This record gives sequence, structure tokens and C-alpha cells, in this order.
Amino acid sequence: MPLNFQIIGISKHFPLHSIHINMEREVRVRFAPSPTGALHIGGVRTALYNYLFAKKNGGKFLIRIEDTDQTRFVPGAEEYIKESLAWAGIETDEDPWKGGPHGPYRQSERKAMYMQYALDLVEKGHAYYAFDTSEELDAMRERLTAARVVSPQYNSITRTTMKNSLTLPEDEVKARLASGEPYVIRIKIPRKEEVRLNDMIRGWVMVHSSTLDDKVLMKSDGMPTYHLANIVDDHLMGITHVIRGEEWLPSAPLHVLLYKYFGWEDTMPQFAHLPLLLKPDGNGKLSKRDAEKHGFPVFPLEWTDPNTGGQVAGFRESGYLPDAFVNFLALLGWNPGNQEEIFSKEQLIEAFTVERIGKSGTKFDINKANWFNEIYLRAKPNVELAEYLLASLKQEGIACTPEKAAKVCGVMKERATFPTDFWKEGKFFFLSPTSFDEKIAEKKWNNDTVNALTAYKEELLANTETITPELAKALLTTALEKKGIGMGKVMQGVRLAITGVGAGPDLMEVIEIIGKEEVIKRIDFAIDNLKAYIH
RNA sequence: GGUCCGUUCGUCUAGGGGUUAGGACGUAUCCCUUUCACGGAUAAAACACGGGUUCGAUUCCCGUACGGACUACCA
Repeated sequence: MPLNFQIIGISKHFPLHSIHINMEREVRVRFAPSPTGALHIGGVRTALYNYLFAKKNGGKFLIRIEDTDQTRFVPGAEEYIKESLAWAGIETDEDPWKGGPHGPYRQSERKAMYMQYALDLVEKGHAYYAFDTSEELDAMRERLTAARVVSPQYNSITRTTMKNSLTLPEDEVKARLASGEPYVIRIKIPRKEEVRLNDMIRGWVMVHSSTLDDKVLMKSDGMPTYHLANIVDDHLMGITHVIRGEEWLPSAPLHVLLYKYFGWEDTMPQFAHLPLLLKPDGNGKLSKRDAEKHGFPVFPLEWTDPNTGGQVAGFRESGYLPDAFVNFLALLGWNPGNQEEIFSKEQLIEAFTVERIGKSGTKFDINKANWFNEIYLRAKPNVELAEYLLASLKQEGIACTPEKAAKVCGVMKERATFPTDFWKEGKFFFLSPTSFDEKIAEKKWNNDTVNALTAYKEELLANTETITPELAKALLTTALEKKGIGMGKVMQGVRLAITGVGAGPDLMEVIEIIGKEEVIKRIDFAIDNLKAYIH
């Protein structure tokens, strides 16, 4: 794409690179999880926002696995991430599994390229070797704490007392390196400098460099830390916007400094730090414990930790529909600015802007998630819903035609929250009642009900037409008129006899689905078995 | 402790110098339904506090309080 002349004209006064690049660069964003366990719902939201942003702006969304900490690697976690995003319908353009032009997409596989960047910083005087052992580090912190230093850290002051290439003679440094002694490379944070960044959500954030510490860039095992790896990779992968959780905000100034020292300021991505997802009660970050405490999932998929054996519930397994889940998640911290709440994925892409992401933490409310699920469940065609019911029935060993299952779902969906409710609340469509709701029986089972049912049975027997809801109702009306009993008086009893419970979909529709013969059988059974309730 | 971020109904939020502070979930009540829901309607429910600035502040500024994140050779 050629630059237009106006921009070239401006370039006399403003740096051309930044204007040029910002306008011409394709939007590229990434989700960079660590494979250390199940992907938290907050992570899914971060991925979702990245995805929505990319698609909205005609850009690319990619996944990069940040597995630089080998000690925290958990088998299966990577697969879990992949499956979670797939379930939620968050599609990637580039990732470790399908690859892409900027691979590899696993930091462990990029290991070889980080050292040269760290060394580049050392050469430029922005980083240095450090040989301190962890015991020495601990001792330093203890010493500083004892001296009531407010923040004991490896920084411009303390580094002068430690074992590093700034304090040791050059020869000794060389000797130590040559001897294979373990070392790390630390960034050399300037003593006095104001570091600022313009966060897309929070505006200007300013931090004084004196509060930053000399973070480790290269670990002694030859792996980079997150701070180094994420800057190098984002740069190499052409990332234009970094949308990540608020927990990264404190280290963002460090990252800005790194871009500066590498000389990549012109293409430094824009940052957007997302508000946290909080516990539904009280305060704090939403955690696994909340799931256990409140009985709802905080992870997209069910997960069993291979190391601890600990198990967590998943939204998928709990019966949440992917579209409902995504819709719910999108509104947790973002809003469209109008009063609409129901958004398909495509509509979310269309409506999404970073500007409308809120600043404050968001408490997690499962009620709202359930509401979304109900909305999406009702919008689904009955045949699609039937698949869920058919699956439940198969587990129970009950045969059923797809047509009947669809019909059951059709009448049940108005009252269901989860697909599993079709079976749970609608067992009576498939199983004759063997027991009855005692409370209803106590209240509604009486001579009138028995008389009404007896008369109804006669009418059903006498009629030879195929039963429909209308016919079922007409016959009941006739029976009741003959007996001189009001419908309202016995309806609950009739329902109880036929379904065994006091609540359910329209009874006449239930009768149609169950069929005349079965209804008659159930009436007989109820009359025989509920005698004790007649006073 | 230090640094940074935040604070509108119980929850998610809209709004923004003058509003009856709007919507949604949840809750309650009523209507519809000769059954159960769905649906509809109504109600209760919020600008953390104190100073400024201003004719006027929930909105802007500064404090305080409260909450949170970060403070590893973890990400």
C-alpha cells in the first residue's frame, strides 16, 4: 500500500516510521497462555477479546505457548487450551498446531534465538551478567528488610553490592563465564527515569524507574523469562496490540523499557490491560476454590490435574452452550454502549471496541450466565436440542425416536436452563411414574380427582381418533362436565397421576406425546396407588 | 510496607457539570394460563467519604477510606 502524500508531508515534523507503520501495519494480536494447568475463564475472556479485536479490524489472531518455565509444565494443559478455544469458537490464524509464517509458536522451541537478544542488550550496556546464588539473593533481601528498606530488590543501588559484571573485574567475569558457572542476565534499570505508557483502557500510566528492579532476562537454565521472551516474540511476530490481564500492568513499564533498548519503539505494540474477573462474593480474584464453594464452573472444560489428581468442573460439561458462554463472557467487562445484550459471535465482532472495555474488576455472576443459556437454548431448533436428550436417553438405556425427542424438547425448552434438564425434568415422558410427589398428592388427591380421572379414562377409551392436545382437552372437558367438576379443581391431580410430579409443560401436549394407552395405564396406576391420600 | 490500578442498585452496567440517574440478571407482587411454564406489567434497589473548582457536582481536581494486582532465575 502506498503512503498518501499528506502523511509524507507531515513526516517533516513527526517521525515518519511510527505514522507509516501504525497506519499500514496489519493488526496482529496474540493470546499467550502458559501450559501450567486448566485455562481459567479469565484467560478465555482475554483470548476472546483478542480474537474479537483482530476480527473487527481485519487482522490476525494467534496463539503462542509460553512454556519457558519447564518446572511448571503440566502434561495435557496445552491440549486443554486448544480444545477450550475450539469449543468456544475462538478461531486462530496461527498457532503451534497449525503453524504459520512466524513460527514456531512455542517458546521452548524458540529457545535458541533469545540469547542473542539478551547479549545485544549486554553489549549496549542495558543488561549485565549476574552470578549471585539464590542463597545470596535471599541474604540480600533479608539484610535489606532488616535495615527497613521499603522494597528489598535487585536495583541500581543494591546491584553495586552483588556479584555481577558491573562489580566484578572484567577478567573474572570472563573466567566465570568460561568456566561454565551458572549465571543470569539482568536488565540494567536506569536510576532516574520516568517511564510512561499509554494504555488503551487506562490512559497514561507513569512509573518511576527507581521503583523497578533489575529483572532477570535470561535464566541460568538458558531459558528467557517471560519479560524477555514476550518482547522478542511480539516483535518478531509483528504484534501490534497487546491485550492482556491487569496483572501485567505493573511490569508493563519494564516492557516499554525493553522495546526502547532494543530500538523497537516505532513498532512497539499498544497495550490494553483488562480488568480482573473477581469472586462472586467478597473480594479477590476468581479462583478454583470459588467453583468448589459455589458449585459452578470457572473453567471452560472439565479437567483433571495429572499431578495432583484434582478435578475441576467445566462449563461445557455443565451444559452451557458455547454461544451463550461466549456472549456472557464478552459482556463481563465490555459493553456495546447500548442496551442490547444478545450477541452472536459475528455481532460481537461487529460491535467490539477496546474503548468500551471497563476499567474496574468484574464480579462473576453465574445467574446471568444461566439466563444467557436459557435464551440460547430456546432459540435452538428442536431437532438440534433432541441430540442432547437422545444422548441422555442412550446413557439410561432408553430407546426413543428422534421425532419424539424433538417433540419433548420442543415443549420442555421454555422451562429448561441446560440440555440435561430435558431428561432430568422430563423423565415422565419415557418412564411411567412409580412414585408421586407427596406434597401435591397431599393437597390435590381426593375423590373429585379420582372421579374426574375415571370419567376421563372412559372418554379416552370411547374415542378412536388419534390423540392431539386439542382432543385431549376436549375429552377432559366433556368428562368433567358430565361429573360436574371444575377443571381448576382437579388439574393438578390429573397432572400428578400422569407425570408423578406437580410441574411440567402443558399437560395436553404431554398427553399427546405419551400417547393414549400409556395415559390410561398411568391413570389406573395412580388411582390404585394414591388411595392412602384420600381423607 | 512499596508501586500501580480501580470504586454508579445485591450483580453486570449506561450516563455524564443541571437527568424522575437508564437497562439487564436476580428478588417481590400482579396479570395471562380452568394445569406448569414462557410472556407481560409493576415495585424495592446505586453515584464510597471529605474537601475544593463552579451559580450548580454523581460527573472535573485533590485527599481519605475501601478493594485489587504486582512486588521470583512463575507466567
